[in-house]
Parts: sequence; C-alpha cells; structure tokens
Amino acid sequence: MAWWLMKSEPDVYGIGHLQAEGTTLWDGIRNYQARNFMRSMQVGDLAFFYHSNASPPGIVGLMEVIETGVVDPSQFDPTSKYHDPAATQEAPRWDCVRLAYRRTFPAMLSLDRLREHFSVDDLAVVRRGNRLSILPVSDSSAERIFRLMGLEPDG
DNA sequence: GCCAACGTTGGC
DNA sequence: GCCAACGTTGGC
Repeated sequence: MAWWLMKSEPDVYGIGHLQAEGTTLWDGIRNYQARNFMRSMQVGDLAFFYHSNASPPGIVGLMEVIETGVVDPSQFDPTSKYHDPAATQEAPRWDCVRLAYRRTFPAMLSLDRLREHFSVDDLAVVRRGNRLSILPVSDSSAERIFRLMGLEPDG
C-alpha cells in the first residue's frame, strides 16, 4: 500500500464534492509525470486530498484508490477543456484512476504547517513552485501527517 | 494581479 | 538536439 497526495482546486472540485458523490474519476490530468504516478497506483492505495489555489491551501481529507488503468474519457470529447486531438480510441494518451471518499479531517493541515515540519525531501508539496498535481508520499511522512493532526493513521 | 517554477512547443 | 518563447500551475 502506497501513499499519495492529489491536488484539486476546491472551487472546481473540493473534498465536499467527493463526499457528496462517494467516488470520482480523477480525469483531466495532462501532465506526463502526474499520469505516470497514477499508472503506478494500486487498488487500496490511499491519497491525501489537497486543496490547491485556496486560502489557505492544505490537506483536507483522505481518499482511496478503487480502480486503476481507466482510460480518461475527456481526451476524446471535443467539447471538453481536456480534449486531446492527438488521442484516438486505438491509442489513448491519458488514463486515470477512480477514487473513493474516506474521510474529511477535523481541520485542514495547511501548507504553512506542513512547511514547519517537512523538508522538500520529506514532502515534495512544500517545495516552492511545485506545480505537480500528484505526488508520492512516503510511509513515514504519511504517519507524521496524521500525528500532526492529532489522529491515528488510517490504512 | 504578480511572479516563480517548469513543462511544452517550434524554429533552426 | 538546442533553446527561446510561451502557457500553466499555484502560492502569495
């Protein structure tokens, strides 16, 4: 079981949306490094839900990978902002994973607080200017995140 | 709104 | 293959 951190803008799709829906397809990822991280995910992996472009930004909840290797349907949709004219049904370029809501944390763990406790080597999201929307999290960093919130680790 | 970081694109 | 221009992300 591996840990991840996945960013989304709360105005676009926040933890509340996921809580209401129960599950979601993490589609629209158009960055190869982020896509490759999703390709390495396995069912049962856990991911911290991170609110980006928020004030303040930070970790707000937890979700679980429930399906991997899903072809991202938005790449074929000409009306989608994620449409990729270079993608074909025979040779899709983008895939994604399906996630299930696990929990909303009692309080956000803000980026400021993360920076007080983690170096960029421990947790890449604290690196200034990090634009990558999906990041791996080490077991020890995941445990420290829960401890910082005063919670027992899931998983 | 600004700007740093950085991935992508295209000319050569 | 190099690199400048450009676009996007995301913090502030």
